[in-house]
Amino acid sequence: MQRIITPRTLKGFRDYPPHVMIPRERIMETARRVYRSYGYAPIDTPALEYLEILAGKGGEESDKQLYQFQDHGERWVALRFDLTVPLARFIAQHFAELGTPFKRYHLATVWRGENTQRGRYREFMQCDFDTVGTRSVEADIETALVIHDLLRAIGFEGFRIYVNNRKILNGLLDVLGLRDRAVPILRSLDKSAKIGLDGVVQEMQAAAGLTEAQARQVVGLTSLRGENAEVLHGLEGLVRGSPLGEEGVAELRDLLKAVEAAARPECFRIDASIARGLDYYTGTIYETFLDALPGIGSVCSGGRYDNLAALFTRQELPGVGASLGLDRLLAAMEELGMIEGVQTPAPAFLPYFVPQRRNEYLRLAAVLRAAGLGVEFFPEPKKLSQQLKYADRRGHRVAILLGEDEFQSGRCLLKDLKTGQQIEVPLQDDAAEIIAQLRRMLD
RNA sequence: GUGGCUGUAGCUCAAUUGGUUAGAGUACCAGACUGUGGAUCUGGGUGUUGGGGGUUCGAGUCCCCUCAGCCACCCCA
Repeated sequence: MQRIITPRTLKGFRDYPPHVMIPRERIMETARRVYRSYGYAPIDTPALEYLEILAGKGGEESDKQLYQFQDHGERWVALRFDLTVPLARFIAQHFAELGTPFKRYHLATVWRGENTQRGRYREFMQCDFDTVGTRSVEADIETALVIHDLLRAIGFEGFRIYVNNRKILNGLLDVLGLRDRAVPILRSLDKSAKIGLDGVVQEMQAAAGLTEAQARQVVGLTSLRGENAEVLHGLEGLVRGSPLGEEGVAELRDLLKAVEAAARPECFRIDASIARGLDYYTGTIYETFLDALPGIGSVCSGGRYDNLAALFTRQELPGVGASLGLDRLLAAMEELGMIEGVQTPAPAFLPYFVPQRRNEYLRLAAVLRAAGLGVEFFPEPKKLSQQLKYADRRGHRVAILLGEDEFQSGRCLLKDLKTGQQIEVPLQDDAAEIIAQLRRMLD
């Protein structure tokens, strides 16, 4: 007897059975389609990079989460932690052939050795898109529009894209003489939704060494609420005297005017309290929340950065982009009942009942597939009741009933597996009528 | 990484404060209804009680370690 190895998966790593993978792939396909519609081109990079490429890019915290080890050639290597650092390396390496602006999307798995929690894993998928090599606000605008189109294409109506601009925050900090403590201050500010404004004030004193008065001034920025125009007006007053801050407000105003013209205006809101954890953002920042499930956090976030590839090249590469949080979004859709438990990607099912007619079944299935219809042909001529039971459980929507009687009379039956209704359709060489009826039933 | 909670068939849970072959519903598989699924009926337990070790005459119940899940911190998608 051979010893049985317990089948198991590592902490934070998951299997994806069909009913999980089907909606997952659907969202990925939607993301690719939307990105492509704006001209973003696909790239891929290796999962494994030299450690020195990936280490030290996101602070000590992310270094601790980096999966790193020596390979068989004793090189120090690491699994990619995100798709942004590999993008920087990629562009620095291939800059000459790419030309700018360079727009790319990248859907790929990344790894982080952090502690797990619901919706947080050690292996997960990121769906990034970025425009590199331009400082123009038009690229910021387009980024917001992509997020908007993407959520709508996935099937969301109620969502808010919160926008902000790091220049406003930094400008205010300049005015207050606190710019050198920007990082801990922003980190505290980012928590305002969770710990409240008083909590933020306290944490700023503790973590960044501000006086209470200074903290109150910073927080004042984020207490601005209301219509975008009012908030802009308020921000303008707060950053007066800081050229950087004024520039940030002007950019934000310009961006909002543009997106409100090109997309649904109610989807965009200014929120001066969002800061994003990452240090490298320098301009526009985006976070997206679902109206129905704000508690789940941002499902699509990003921002503008000034110098993406500074570590890899002297060439200055400003850019802007965002990333769809696929796993978080799927968790939300699951909770909102937006995912049907289908276990088959093929809507039509063709039971196999007359063995002598096998090749005719195969031919019909081929014609339907050529017309773009997904058809599963059952591999054994088992009893019809068992085949229909199988089709029902898998979630097929229509069964094409075709037995000896139908072959004789030149007709087949299309059975809707949800309602049980069936219609009679003529069998033709080009299956034109079957195709038309199937399309109608699957709409 | 730190702290806390949890862990019994695929799923939801039982098992008299340690007592002998671990049960139920549901799901699943096979069949009844010989060309119509979701219903009903019949049959099947499918489990190293997450894993390992210890205490004990005896452990699903107690102790230790480990693995995994959840929650908080941290950070973030």
